[in-house]
Amino acid sequence: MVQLKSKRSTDPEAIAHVGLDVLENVLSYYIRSLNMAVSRDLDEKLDGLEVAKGTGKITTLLLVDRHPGIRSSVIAQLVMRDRSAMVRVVDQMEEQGLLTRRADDEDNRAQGLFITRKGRELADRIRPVVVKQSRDFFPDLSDEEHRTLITLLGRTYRRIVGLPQQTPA
Amino acid sequence: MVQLKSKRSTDPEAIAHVGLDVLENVLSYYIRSLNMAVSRDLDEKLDGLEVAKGTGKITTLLLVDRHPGIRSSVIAQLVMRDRSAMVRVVDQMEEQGLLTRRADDEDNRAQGLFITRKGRELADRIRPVVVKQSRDFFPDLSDEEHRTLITLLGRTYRRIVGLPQQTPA
DNA sequence: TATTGTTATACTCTATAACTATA
DNA sequence: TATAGTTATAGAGTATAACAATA
Repeated sequence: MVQLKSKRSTDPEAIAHVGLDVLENVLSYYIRSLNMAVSRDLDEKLDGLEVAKGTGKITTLLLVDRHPGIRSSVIAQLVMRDRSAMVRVVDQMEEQGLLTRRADDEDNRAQGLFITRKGRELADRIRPVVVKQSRDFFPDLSDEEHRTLITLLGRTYRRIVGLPQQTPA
Repeated sequence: MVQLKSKRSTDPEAIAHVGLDVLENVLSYYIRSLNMAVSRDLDEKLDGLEVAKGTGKITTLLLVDRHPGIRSSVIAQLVMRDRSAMVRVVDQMEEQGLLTRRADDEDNRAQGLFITRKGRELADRIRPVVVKQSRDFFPDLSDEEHRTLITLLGRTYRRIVGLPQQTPA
């Protein structure tokens, strides 16, 4: 069961009758709050795995593994960071031996990212962890409700980052 | 229309065919990503309003307005921070004249938070902004889909922070 | 002149532990 | 001894602008 991290929470009675004011019906409030909780939980589940803290590293690892030669600017757009923020992520992951940079043949300004053997092994290892963590974090959702959330939030995500909408099967 | 903040994004063609690997079906990925986008957008909408950056301040302001004498530890639990993180928020807001601390009559260790006139005015001003921003951020959701998201994410949120589940009307 | 990647910097947030004062 | 609030600090994330090399 997912739990608050703090050792002891306040008396349940003290909090039971607190209303959230207008935030009760503000979707972004839940997204912002759950983000903190789910991120902390994921960090715990990935503890020691050379990837933790921030969506950037996991996404980068999986995307580079899936798309050899992908540019960091493309990843930046998908994880909603700017290019300068990506540099540090790639620097760090390159130092860790998870991926390598190689100049693009056609455009010498650009460079592609490539996974290493170590990086691929790590990717294979974290994939099931990431999937399971996310599902386990929402035990009070049915499979159908879980799918619904992914569909609806995914729709907004894709629009914002510029990915094409998924065509219903 | 909500847009990416970066000046220019990469060629749409370069990104259109990028698959997200397993993250495609990972709910926490969308929550973590959308959190960044929706938080940035909210900051812009609240620009200059003495409240911005982080869920903490807005939630604190609205909760103190709604529940005079509420303790910071209760707010901490609702916004998923620890007490030490709350201190800075309350410090700052007290300096800004938005709220005041007053020792609890019954338990001198504890202290209640109370809104000021200035704080109440600000609360009244930001409420519609926060509600509108959140709805506007998801233009591709129908009202029903929007309600569904709030219901489902709210359920998980309430469990995690220890609020009672809402009884279906 | 525009773009890719990089560097530098300042700022904020987060996490942890230890401290105080009351109970 | 346990709790409410506080302080201090180290680490990580974020945002911005300016830069070099290439197109």
